[in-house]
Amino acid sequence: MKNQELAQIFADIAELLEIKGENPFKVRAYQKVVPVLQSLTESIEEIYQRGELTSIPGIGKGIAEKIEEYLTSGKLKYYQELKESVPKGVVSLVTIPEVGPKTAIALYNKLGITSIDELEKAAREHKIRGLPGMGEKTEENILRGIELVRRRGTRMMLGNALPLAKEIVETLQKLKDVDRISLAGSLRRMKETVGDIDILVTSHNSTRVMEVFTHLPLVRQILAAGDTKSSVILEQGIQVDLRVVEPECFGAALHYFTGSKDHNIRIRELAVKKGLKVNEYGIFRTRDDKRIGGAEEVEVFQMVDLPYIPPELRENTGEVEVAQKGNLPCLLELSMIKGDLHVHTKWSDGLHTLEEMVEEAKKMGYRFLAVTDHSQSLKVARGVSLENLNKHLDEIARLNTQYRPFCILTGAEVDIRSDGTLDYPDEILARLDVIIGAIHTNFKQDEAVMTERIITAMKNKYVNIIAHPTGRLLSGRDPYQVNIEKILKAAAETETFLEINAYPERLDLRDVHVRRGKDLGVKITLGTDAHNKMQLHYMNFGVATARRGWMEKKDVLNTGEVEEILSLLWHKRQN
DNA sequence: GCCGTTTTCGGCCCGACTGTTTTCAGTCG
Repeated sequence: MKNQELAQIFADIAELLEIKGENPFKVRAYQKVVPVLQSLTESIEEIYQRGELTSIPGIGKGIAEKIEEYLTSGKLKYYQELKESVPKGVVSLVTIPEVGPKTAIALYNKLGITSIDELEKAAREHKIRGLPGMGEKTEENILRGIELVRRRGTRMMLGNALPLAKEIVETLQKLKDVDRISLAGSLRRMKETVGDIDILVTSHNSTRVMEVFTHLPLVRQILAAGDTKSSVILEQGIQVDLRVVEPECFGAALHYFTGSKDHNIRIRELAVKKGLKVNEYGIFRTRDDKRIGGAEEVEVFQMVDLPYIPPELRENTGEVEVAQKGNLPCLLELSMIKGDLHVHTKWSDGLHTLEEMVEEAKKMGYRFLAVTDHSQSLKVARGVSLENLNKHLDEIARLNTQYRPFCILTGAEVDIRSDGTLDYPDEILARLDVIIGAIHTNFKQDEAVMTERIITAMKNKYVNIIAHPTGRLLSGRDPYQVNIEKILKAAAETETFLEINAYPERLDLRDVHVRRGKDLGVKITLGTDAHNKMQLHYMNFGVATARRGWMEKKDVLNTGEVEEILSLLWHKRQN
């Protein structure tokens, strides 16, 4: 699949054209095609071979020719020439807040600046304030921007940001001055990482709300404190923006601040065609500027003849077109989850006993729990030896009697060895209900070997599930080199379920792969990988990833009753 | 560069804020 490569190339082209001061609408045309390519569920090669490139929205004659050139020759002359025409390093300047394409090229033309370090030096030596349109403040802002980029670095994981955001919302909600309140931004869309936390409020006393907000104990620094917008930095290093709007604007503002930007643009384009104007203050008739709605978010969609689109889908990756046809998925919900299919206990490296885990699961309203401790050779995680496995199974049998009708499924997270064989013999696997295959060692194999390793494991008829299929960690470990397309296809063919690991640092499979998997007929399981009982509550992050991957109840194994689940899992064993 | 029950040419999402300016360009979300 060259889809992602081409998406990156067109994103680069857009940036380069912008720096060169090209027609902004041409720039926009390249920008627009990026998410289209990223979210294509079919490989671009296949579409090209059918001669249907220009039937894809956003791809016309010009871009189709460039795609053809790249697919047939592996190169794109236009892109090469464009890169050569812009000095290396200038592109990096636009990563600094306050520095856009115009400023970047001016800094290069007038001062020869081609890196962030050179920019910092020039600012410190007060060489920037002499340039046209730039003064003392600009210089200060650039220095602050550089500092921010260096300090902030990365985005915050959803699993860390959401609890912080909820705490702030709960505090503000208690104020009698706060009427309605909601999270917005990428956090509301439940993206796996977020750049900041956006909160929206309606209030008749915004001064008071802002006062409380900017003086929350978690606040380290106040960036701005106005009547309609305040921004702070928390001790944890993340920025929080609070906006106060009038009640009649709440829905329009919520839609606006939830984004994504590309989704919003798409909606506004539709509005324009209907003679309407949508902004954060409401929905207006263009001809007389008369307000015709905006208090509720759903009105924004109704105005352009769409059904309500859940925030997790709002990425402009086809959700608007699918909504127009009335084919939006009926997304999975947390309440549909009847149990967890990946948990650890004291039998391997978990913190709590099996009994403690079961008690917590019962409290959560679950009907079952699959206990999947690590296998024998994973010594770092105190993998369960064959000898201990029997005792382990005895304990499960005893507890199953005690807790009936709650059901503890026997299982194991079995290591997939470097050659694709498993860390327990087949006769042991045959005795367990749920076998999760997973890679925990030898991550550095090349793509072909790693892909074959996982596919070999999937071909074992006892392997029901592949856990965290790409091995990535959001805190900083790249996925292993693996051909995800081949893995998805093999999963569908071998009746192997792929896991969405709900552990906030993993969220693996990730959203885009889940969605691709759905098109290929891959079935999904959700597992928290809980190593203590509180981590069972990570399930909502798994559900969020499933929703962002367009998953419905029927696509997810955990929504079934135990009998159904076992019959689906074991179907493979009968062949 | 894309696109079309207003159009194959002339449009292309919208507004706030900032800093530098005497009316606006650039950046951001």
